[in-house]
Amino acid sequence: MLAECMGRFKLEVNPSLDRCGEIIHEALSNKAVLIIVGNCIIDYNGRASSKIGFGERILIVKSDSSVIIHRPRGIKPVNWQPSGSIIKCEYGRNILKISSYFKGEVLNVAFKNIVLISFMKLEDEAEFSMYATEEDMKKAIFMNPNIIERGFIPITDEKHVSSGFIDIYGKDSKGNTVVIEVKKDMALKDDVIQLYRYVEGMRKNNPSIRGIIVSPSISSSAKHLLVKTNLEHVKLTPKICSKIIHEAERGKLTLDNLNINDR
Amino acid sequence: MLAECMGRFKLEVNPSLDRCGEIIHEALSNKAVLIIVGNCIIDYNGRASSKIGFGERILIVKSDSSVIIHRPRGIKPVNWQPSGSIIKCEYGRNILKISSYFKGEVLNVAFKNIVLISFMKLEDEAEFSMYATEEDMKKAIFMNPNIIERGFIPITDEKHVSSGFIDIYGKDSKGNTVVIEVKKDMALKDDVIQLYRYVEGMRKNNPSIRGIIVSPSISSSAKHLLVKTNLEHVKLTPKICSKIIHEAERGKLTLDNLNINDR
DNA sequence: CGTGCCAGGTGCCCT
DNA sequence: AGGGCACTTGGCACG
Repeated sequence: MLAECMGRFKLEVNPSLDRCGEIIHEALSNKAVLIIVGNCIIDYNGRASSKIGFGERILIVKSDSSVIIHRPRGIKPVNWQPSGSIIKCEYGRNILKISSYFKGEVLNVAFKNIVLISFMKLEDEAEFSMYATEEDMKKAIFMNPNIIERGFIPITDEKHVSSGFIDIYGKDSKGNTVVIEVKKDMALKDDVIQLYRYVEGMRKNNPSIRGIIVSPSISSSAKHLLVKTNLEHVKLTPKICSKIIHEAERGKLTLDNLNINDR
Repeated sequence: MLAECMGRFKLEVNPSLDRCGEIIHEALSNKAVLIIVGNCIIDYNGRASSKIGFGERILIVKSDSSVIIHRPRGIKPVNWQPSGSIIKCEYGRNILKISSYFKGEVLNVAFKNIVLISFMKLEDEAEFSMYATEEDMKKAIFMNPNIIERGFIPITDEKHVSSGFIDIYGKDSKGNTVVIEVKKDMALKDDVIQLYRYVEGMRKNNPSIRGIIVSPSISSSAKHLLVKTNLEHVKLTPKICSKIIHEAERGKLTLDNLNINDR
């Protein structure tokens, strides 16, 4: 044992498996974050099923009872269980079994050897902020509609229509109705189809309606479909939108100092 | 320091930040898995951008240089960087900064305090199987032979013949001998060659023998070879095999409620 | 490589 | 609870 402070932290290297059982109970009852590194076999059964034989992995049980198991390579966990799962732990026959149950899904991890076990209470109340999202693109268009085209006037955000939601609904300089679908990444065929569905229904009553895909780029097949369906594309990157929002908050940005090629 | 074994494992609790710098370099040069728990601030800039203020988190750098940072709650990492990123580490002004660069994306993590640092070489060569292993697929075929074709009767599992092992040996509805090679992934040319070697020897005594590759899919070159060698392919996915095994264990599944298009 | 498509997707917000 | 949809989606098959 290395250190301990009233159930807030504990760590052991090469502990016995039954000792791990005790530590795990202490971790769970203290709602601490538990980290175990060891040789385990995993099986999962729920929406899907999976199995993996023995290998050395990292298991993390967080304070909200979410479970993540990582192999030594790759960005994604090999198995997991969401927040709020029920966790049980039992020791027998030289195997330490940790099971997690959540809405009919079962994750079983059985360790035959543990290299490292530790739990700790972690404090993290910071707010996470994300920029250059599709939401930022919409916001930037409302703040500076001219990045779409001169004279464009956005009217509604997230308008609900029979076929779904329209990202932005507005008018062009000649008073034509404009429907905009915003994409943060390259627009694909599906995105054009989605926009077409919106516009199609509205064209019956309003033949002059325009549909515009706004995205940093568009795939060639999507471009092709765009022409066939008489829709349009305007290039706009999430990065420049994020910049517009931030600079505008400081009152620095106007359309004039915005390099039109950057959008 | 708790334990050490020729660059394969190291662990320190409440280390100084400059000591962490040394340990991180040792971990990275040994391609070990690095785990750090401490109070950090993170900022990411790439396809999108994000920021988060100080808080206690778990950072993992895997042996393939993928990076994952977890907060004490939630199943998903707050920030990450894919395999193959370039990782740098520097210490100064009471801050330990770890930066990861990958295809124009930058992830910066700055620690002001570290509770735990450890690295270890992890061995994990096990194969992960989703839904069913090849073994399970064979089991499913024995439990429900009609998924191969109406009237198929499996007889022997892993029959030993002169050229090696046959996955399944059986008879079709007309009494012809059938040899089956099961693959859980797309069948490749090599698999057809392997099956052909089994069947070739037996065709001398039994010209009506049939050879079937059972797999979720087959490559075009393998398909071509299949036709040339007068062998067959039956599509069967690990997913449907898993369903067969699970439902059969509850006595619920018959061929009638099995959607033939799923297999 | 580009592109399309699936995921135990997850998460967020809406009715 | 169920639907719609974004995501640093990641991951893989396929042209």
